[in-house]
Amino acid sequence: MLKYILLGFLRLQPSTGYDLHTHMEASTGHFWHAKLSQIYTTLKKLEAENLIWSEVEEQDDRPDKRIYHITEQGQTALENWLGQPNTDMDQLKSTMLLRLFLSGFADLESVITELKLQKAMHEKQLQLYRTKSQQVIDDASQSAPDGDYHKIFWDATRNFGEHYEIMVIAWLTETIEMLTNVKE
Amino acid sequence: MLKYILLGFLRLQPSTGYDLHTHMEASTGHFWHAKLSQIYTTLKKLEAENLIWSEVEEQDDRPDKRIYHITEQGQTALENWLGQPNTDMDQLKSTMLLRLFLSGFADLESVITELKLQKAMHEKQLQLYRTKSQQVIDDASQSAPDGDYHKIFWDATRNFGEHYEIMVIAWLTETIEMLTNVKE
DNA sequence: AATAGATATATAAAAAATTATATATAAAAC
DNA sequence: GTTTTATATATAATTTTTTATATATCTATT
Repeated sequence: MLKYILLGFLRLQPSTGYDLHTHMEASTGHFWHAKLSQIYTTLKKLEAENLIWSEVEEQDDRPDKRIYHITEQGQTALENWLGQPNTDMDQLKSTMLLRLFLSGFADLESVITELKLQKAMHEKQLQLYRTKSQQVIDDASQSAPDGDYHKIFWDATRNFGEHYEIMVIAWLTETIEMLTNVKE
Repeated sequence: MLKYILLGFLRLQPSTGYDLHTHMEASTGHFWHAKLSQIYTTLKKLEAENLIWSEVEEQDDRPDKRIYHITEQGQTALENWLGQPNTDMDQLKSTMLLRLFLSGFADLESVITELKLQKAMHEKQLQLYRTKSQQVIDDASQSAPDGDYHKIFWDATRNFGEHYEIMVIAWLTETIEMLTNVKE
């Protein structure tokens, strides 16, 4: 799947592995993340499949850059993948919920403390969606080709993040209160 | 992480790999899932670490059962893990959002169709949380030791699922409407 | 009567993802 | 002045997860 994110970014502009990682952190990070090491190995595979090609830009002050470009085959692969409908529902993997599920074997006080910490982190994340993430999308849509059209979709994913955080905070508030009542 | 779910279930009652998979599908499936093959291999590892032990129950009509039991070391490992606080925020991985993010390169009509399909699936899932998932928890809490205490936490995770589906459906409704307006 | 689904375990192979390691320098922060 | 952060790539090793394969029988459905 990472494959298609990389193709998508490279469709907008040629980039280095390092760039792609930075872009992912800033924009897709909240629904798809990858480590630099995984990005570099995936780029090698994509190049072997002729979906992308690369050139080296020599630099004096920094390590040389390897700049990747999408090929026609790469563009076709991306469009084909988007063309065939996804009939699967996303599956969550949540350590927070897993730990809560098992919390009958834990100390109630520390369960509540952990949920409060989670709440604080999610409140911070919500603020980020409303400020930084919005700014990243606004900037990117101004510089990318057809940026104003892409922006519609980028905004929609950012909006999901905002909805998600609001929901998680509400659920955490409710759950913390419920557990506090159990304690007494 | 699967390790701890398995320890958690085995703490409640000795079970086969097949049983554990069935329990996971029914109760933790919405925030943590695993294939049977992964469960069998993880059980082998846990046994090698002396966190669980097993006995074979011979059966005439069906293949013999291997029944796993938690050891004292296993109980300690579970409690230690729950005791040390989790300071990470869960990270989503969503194919739906990934595809939407890239939808500037796709056909708008098929994007809308796909989101409508997603909405139908999530509506179905919401119904399941309100009926089947609730029933599974009610039943399990009546048969498990200290079931009524564990139920508090199991209910909380089910409740998250319900909140999540309501949020996703609201966001999908909003997004489908927005994209329909773009189309016209 | 035939087929599908549930019961039951297990391994091999492949893919995906994480962690660790190595190297090097400029700029910014403290 | 020293440390951290950012820039930049790459591989090795490990862990996690998925997919495929093999085997065997009972029960329920069509």
